[in-house]
Amino acid sequence: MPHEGDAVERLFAGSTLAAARGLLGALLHLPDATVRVVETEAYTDDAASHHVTRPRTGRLLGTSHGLVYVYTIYGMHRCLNVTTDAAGPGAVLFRAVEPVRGLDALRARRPGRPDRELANGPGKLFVALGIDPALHGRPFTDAFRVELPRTPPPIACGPRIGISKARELPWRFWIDGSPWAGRGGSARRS
DNA sequence: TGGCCGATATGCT
DNA sequence: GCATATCGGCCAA
Repeated sequence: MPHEGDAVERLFAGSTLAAARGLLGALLHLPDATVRVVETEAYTDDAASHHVTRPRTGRLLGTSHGLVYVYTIYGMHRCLNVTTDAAGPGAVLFRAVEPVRGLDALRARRPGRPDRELANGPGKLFVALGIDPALHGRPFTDAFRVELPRTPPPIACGPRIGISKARELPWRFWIDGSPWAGRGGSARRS
């Protein structure tokens, strides 16, 4: 029987689209909390990808898979990604997670917020999980223990958020009906 | 629910 | 120097 780590390694090494979908429902275990991934986005060599728009910092997308990729946006927010695809440039952005364990720790890092808004956005998630930006470039599985779902959740998809190029690609994925996803889960079904 | 705007890293000219 | 960005919080209506 194969180790869990093998499946995670295969997921990161394979296609970015498969990884973005395959990570939905996965548990990320942190020292003081556990969360379920409910919303992701895929970036490859499309016009919106940092591999194209940020050739220097985004170089990591093309030279690695399975590494933590952290970038700063709007000068003040940070976002968590994992690089993917051993055969080409790719990364998956974590957009929203659902608290499973350690709710108090998450609340403490985002005081005054309703539970639903603790981690329903990439910048919020980064703060709520207390991620150290120094993890950038380190193996993702060193930073978090990843537990893939036994059975895949129902998945919906749509355009990615906050980009101006390549909007036609439906490369945002979320667990259909999850109240923990951002503008994409419950709000977006119309 | 919608819209406005802060505050700044990054890359390009 | 300038434009833009994988956003979040606050406010009015």
